[in-house]
Amino acid sequence: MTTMRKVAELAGVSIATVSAVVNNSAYVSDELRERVQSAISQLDYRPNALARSLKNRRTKLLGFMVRNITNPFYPEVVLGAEDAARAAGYNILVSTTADEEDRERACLESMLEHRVDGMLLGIVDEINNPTLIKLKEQKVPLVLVNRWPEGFEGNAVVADNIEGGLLATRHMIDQAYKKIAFIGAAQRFITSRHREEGYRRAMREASLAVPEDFIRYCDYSEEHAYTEYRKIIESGEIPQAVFAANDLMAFGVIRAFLDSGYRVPEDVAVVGCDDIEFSSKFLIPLTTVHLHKYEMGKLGAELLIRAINEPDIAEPKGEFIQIKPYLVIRKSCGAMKTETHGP
Amino acid sequence: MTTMRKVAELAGVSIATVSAVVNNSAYVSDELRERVQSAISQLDYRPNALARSLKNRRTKLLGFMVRNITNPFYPEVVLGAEDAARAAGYNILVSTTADEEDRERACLESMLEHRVDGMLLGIVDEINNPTLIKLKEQKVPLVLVNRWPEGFEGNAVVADNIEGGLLATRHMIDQAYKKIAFIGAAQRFITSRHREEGYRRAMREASLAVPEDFIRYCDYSEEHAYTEYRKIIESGEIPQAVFAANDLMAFGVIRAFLDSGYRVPEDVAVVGCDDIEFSSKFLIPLTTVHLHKYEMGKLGAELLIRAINEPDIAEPKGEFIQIKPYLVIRKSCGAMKTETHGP
DNA sequence: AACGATTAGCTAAACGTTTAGCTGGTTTGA
DNA sequence: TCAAACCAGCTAAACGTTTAGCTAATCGTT
Repeated sequence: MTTMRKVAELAGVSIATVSAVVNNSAYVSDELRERVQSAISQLDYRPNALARSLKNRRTKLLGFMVRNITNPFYPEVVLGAEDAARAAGYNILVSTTADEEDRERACLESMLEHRVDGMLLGIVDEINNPTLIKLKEQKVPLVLVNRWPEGFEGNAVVADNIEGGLLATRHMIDQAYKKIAFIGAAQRFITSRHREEGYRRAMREASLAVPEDFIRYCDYSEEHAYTEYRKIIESGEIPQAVFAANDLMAFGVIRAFLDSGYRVPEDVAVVGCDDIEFSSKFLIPLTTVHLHKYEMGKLGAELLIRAINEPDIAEPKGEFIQIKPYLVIRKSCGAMKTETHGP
Repeated sequence: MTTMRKVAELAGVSIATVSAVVNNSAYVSDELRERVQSAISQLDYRPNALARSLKNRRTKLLGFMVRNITNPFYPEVVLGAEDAARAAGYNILVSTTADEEDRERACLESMLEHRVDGMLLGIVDEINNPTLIKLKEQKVPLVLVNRWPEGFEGNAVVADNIEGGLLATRHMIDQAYKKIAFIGAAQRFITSRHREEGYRRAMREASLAVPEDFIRYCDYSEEHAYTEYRKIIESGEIPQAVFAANDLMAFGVIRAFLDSGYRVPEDVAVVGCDDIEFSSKFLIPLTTVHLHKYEMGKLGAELLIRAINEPDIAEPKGEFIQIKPYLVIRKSCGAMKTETHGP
């Protein structure tokens, strides 16, 4: 492996000069610069990030912890973060915590050992999450992405889920549906809670009663939503429309209705939330709320990098960026307009 | 930030002893060990991986380059790789190359600068791929995953795609379909070429003519397959069954037929390949070939770690692991049996 | 009693960078 | 004309580990 020392020898200069050329950080005459540069390419020299970081105390490494990379929501967020990171010369260490505390702790430890410059967290629902606490006490710059604990003070980039619930529900109300159901995830997920809140607000606005029997909670998954709706359908009465807290659940709801002989959207309308890539290709293209996943990752990484480079005095409260969603009207809700793009 | 030095001071020992305790690498009396350990936890000491790696010349970092993390195929592979890596104390640096040469080179450079111990490559189709060449000349251990150039000699973990094509096509033939079409991706993808080869073999075995007009190629995407099949349908004649080289294409083909008023599988059967998670939840659950994506990532990382730790003399040709797929019979091909699991 | 083996711990030299601080030389401006 | 300012380059000390090599004590064996 070639080192600066060898480059310096070949070019007949000191290693300080090589360093200056590599980082073009100081005055170097054109002649020496050229000699160094040619030595570098002759030897195929590549600076050793370890040595550099050891001295520098910055690694140009960002950590990103997500619950489950297999959920189609996250790859797009990760992609956005990676793009922003790469543009600023950072790399991303991705970890999947699978919702297991041991694994979460192990991931965190190994990220800290690798001395990441900052962390992107897509896994925090509670203010006393151990990872969050540890990172704060270690003073590692961090940004929460997508999820955050109510009342959190610090950097975060999230979607305006209340607005999402409002948009989806108002759209259903506009189609003259009255008995509108909601199916969400466990209460600990702020995303689901807020979508429900948006739904309830829209119902109130329109002076419609919330049919509490049709408010259900289960996993953020297709299977569980399917099972839940098979139960509802078997019990005899069905709603006119359903707002599902994410697209996967919406798919499950639709499959349940279809399997029971109902038509979507003719017999019952369904609206999702997330706008994962597949939603437009579903056999009944899904009307849903677009959440700017890629942008969430991108802005998250950008904010993190800003936080890293900031003299940490300013902005102790952090920045809270909330991205407005927009509604994508497709087929599953019965309004046959073409797709809208906004905002 | 606490260092070994501070731990050593607090415990009243030399830093060599602290190092010995941390790595439990040498004789340390129980008494000192305990004193050191308590100092470590008192100070919340965490070894600095940079310094360690600088000395050690191993970073416990693996690089993984994929074309596009947004394609539902890859997250599962990455997850498998991450699980195996974590089990061996490694971390993974993920890069998305988006099929752009500049980006691929930039990703490679930054991985090399970070001195990854080895590389997982999901992006190599040609023997003279620049990334592949560079890694070989730098003697970085590497494993190709999923894709590989014909005639490649080195480590690889891939699916047996010929077998996949055989399984899918034989199943269609078993359902008494005769006019069976194939839609694949660009010829440069070995995965698609081999699936086609399996298809052709199965047709020959059954003495069926390959309807060359119905052999089509387009992107590995839903949209392109949809467009291609809309054209076919408009031209008047349709096949009895279609084997699509991946699940996304299969979805596109199905959507094209449905949009044109045909029923699947009643009027035309469709079989995919990959078995991405969504295939079982598609409204017409997809009959497809299961490719063991998670295992590919897992075995890939395990093989890579073995290669890293091996005294590099042995096994110069590398190891070529080919995973046998199995068929998952769902609904889109008209055979209504329950799912089979194998092998 | 003398010997090697074994155990326990320490010192100090790397690993490959960055960077503060130094030495001369060359411009500039008053 | 001379000091200040600037420029170009070098030396050497970190950064936080690992580890070879040393000392010294203890323990069996002969």
